[in-house]
Amino acid sequence: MVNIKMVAKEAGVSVATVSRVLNHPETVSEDTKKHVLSIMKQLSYTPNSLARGLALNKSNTIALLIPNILNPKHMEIAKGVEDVAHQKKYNILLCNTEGKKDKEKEYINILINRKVDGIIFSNCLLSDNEIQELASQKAPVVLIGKKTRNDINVVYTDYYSGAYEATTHLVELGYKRIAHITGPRWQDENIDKEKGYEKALQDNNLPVHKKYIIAGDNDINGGYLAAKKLMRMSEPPEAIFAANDLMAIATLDAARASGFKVPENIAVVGFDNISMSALVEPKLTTVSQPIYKMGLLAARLLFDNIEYESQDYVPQSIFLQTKLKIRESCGYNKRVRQIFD
Amino acid sequence: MVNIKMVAKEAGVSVATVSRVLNHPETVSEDTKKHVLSIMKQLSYTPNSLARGLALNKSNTIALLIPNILNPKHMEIAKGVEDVAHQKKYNILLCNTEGKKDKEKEYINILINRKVDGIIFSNCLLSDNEIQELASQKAPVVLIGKKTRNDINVVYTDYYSGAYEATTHLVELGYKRIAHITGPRWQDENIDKEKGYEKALQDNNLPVHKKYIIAGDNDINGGYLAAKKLMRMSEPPEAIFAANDLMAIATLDAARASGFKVPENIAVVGFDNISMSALVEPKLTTVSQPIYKMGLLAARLLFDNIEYESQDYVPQSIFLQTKLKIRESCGYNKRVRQIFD
DNA sequence: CTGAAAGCGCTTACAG
DNA sequence: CTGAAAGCGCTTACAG
Repeated sequence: MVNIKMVAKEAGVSVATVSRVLNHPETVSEDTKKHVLSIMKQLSYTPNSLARGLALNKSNTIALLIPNILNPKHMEIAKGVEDVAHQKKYNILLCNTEGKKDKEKEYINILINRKVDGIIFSNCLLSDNEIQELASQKAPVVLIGKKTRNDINVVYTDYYSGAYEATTHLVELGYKRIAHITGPRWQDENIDKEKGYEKALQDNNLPVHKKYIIAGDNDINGGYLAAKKLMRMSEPPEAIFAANDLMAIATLDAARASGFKVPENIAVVGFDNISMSALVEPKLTTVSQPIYKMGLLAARLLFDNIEYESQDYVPQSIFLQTKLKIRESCGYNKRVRQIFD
Repeated sequence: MVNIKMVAKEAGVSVATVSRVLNHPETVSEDTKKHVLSIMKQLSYTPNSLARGLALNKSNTIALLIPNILNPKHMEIAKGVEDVAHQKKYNILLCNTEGKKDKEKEYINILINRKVDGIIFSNCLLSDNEIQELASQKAPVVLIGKKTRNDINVVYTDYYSGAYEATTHLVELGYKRIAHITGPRWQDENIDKEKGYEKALQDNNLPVHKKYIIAGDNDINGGYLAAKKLMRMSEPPEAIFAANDLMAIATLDAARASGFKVPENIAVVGFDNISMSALVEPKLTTVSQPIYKMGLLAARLLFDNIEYESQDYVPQSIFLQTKLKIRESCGYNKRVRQIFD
């Protein structure tokens, strides 16, 4: 492997000069710059990132921590992150935490040792204080998920009101027994969703039955099982609000397996609006978040933080609107027609 | 940040000794080992990976290059890779090439500068020679996709026979006008699939109509458009074999939009068996590959290569069986019943 | 505008 | 079993 020394020797200059043509080209004369550049090309020299990182104490790497690599939501986020990282000449370390705090912490330690320049968490497991400590002492951080404090970068949507809106939509369509399949409780946003769901019921004078609130773990399998359980009840719900699309799609399948037609026998709303939700049958009505954009914005925020003179950087919260995307799984059209007929 | 020097000083030993307790603990006495370890803990010292990487010329990092981060297939592969990498204490650099050779090459250069210890390509864009050069001179490589030569690690399935089987299945169900939505031609496996499709038609004395072979680009949008085009024909096909599940699922949706019922008016087979294919309606019949396992095996192969004394390492090809997973989208049950009635 | 030299934080061959 | 020292390949403050 050719290194900076060889280039310097071959070009008849010092290594300092070679380094400068790469890092501060404006400080070296046109002639030597051109000459050194040509030698580099001739030897096909490329600098060793590890050495550079050691000298500069930075790695041109950011990390993305996600709880489930198999959830398309997180991959849409990842795409947003990758799009800006690549443009900024940064690389991404992908860390699948599996929703385990231990694994997340283990990753964080590794990442710090690796001198990552920043970390994006999609659904962070750490406590507020832990994140704050990490962000203030180790590396810039941005969170995707629920906002919990002002001094940490975050991009989020309003999970509470999204859930409220979804539930209200079901109520307005005339459904009374409305169930909720929840995501894991360690994600604050799921607690918000549950609260929004309950509030919507209460505001409409509908009872909140604990038996209709079932944990689904945010994945296909969990969603399927929860939906099955719901539909096997002696008095099954008329509608289900699932905390994410993966579980909502699994619910569609569980309904088929249980002999329920959607939306005729049971209505289903999801959350996220992953691209698959527009392809299933019936097409899923869901609370849409601009997922890709959230990844994009999170990355921009992170680079903003990285590039800023560290002393008086001001953390930002970016709030994005949630929007109910009405498709077919709640029987909107049919019901409305019914009302007007 | 506390470094090795501080630990050495505090422990009253040389930095060499500190380094040894971490890297060659067997060479240092029990007493000093214990003492140094306790000092490390006390100062919460963790070694700088960049410095270590520079000294050792390795980074404890592998790279995963994929053409489309939004295709669940690649994420199932990524999960397999992550599962073994994490256990081996390696990190993963995620590189989304978008199917662009330029971007892939750019990434490769960066990865080499970063001293990645190995690279896994899912559907590599490089030519055989380029890969061979990379693998022999720069870093261990393993490919996931079509096998093209023996001197490069690869894990693959038989795309040709998988396609042949899928198409034959359609023929056996009585379909005559069978179309094929292809993936991008730069992926050799797609050419194999097309060949398998054509051969199956020929072996059954069915004509191969070029108009029934349409490019779908392996993504949802491309698949949807291709399927639409097919169904708008004056003489639309009776069955469609899509080169991957994403396009097959999009085809299901296109059929709905075009007023075709699946499988009554048109049958659909996919390829991959991503988890979503068992959830859609109708459930997708597809050529199943053990995707997760392919990621797992690819990673194991890579670490085998990394750990092996480089001189006489022997590249391996791992071949996995493909299997037709019959579900509902081809009308298997109905047709069979019809035959027996 | 350029070079000599120190420094980034590690590892390991060598000597004892 | 342990330490002094060289080396990994860069960057940059300092001096000229």
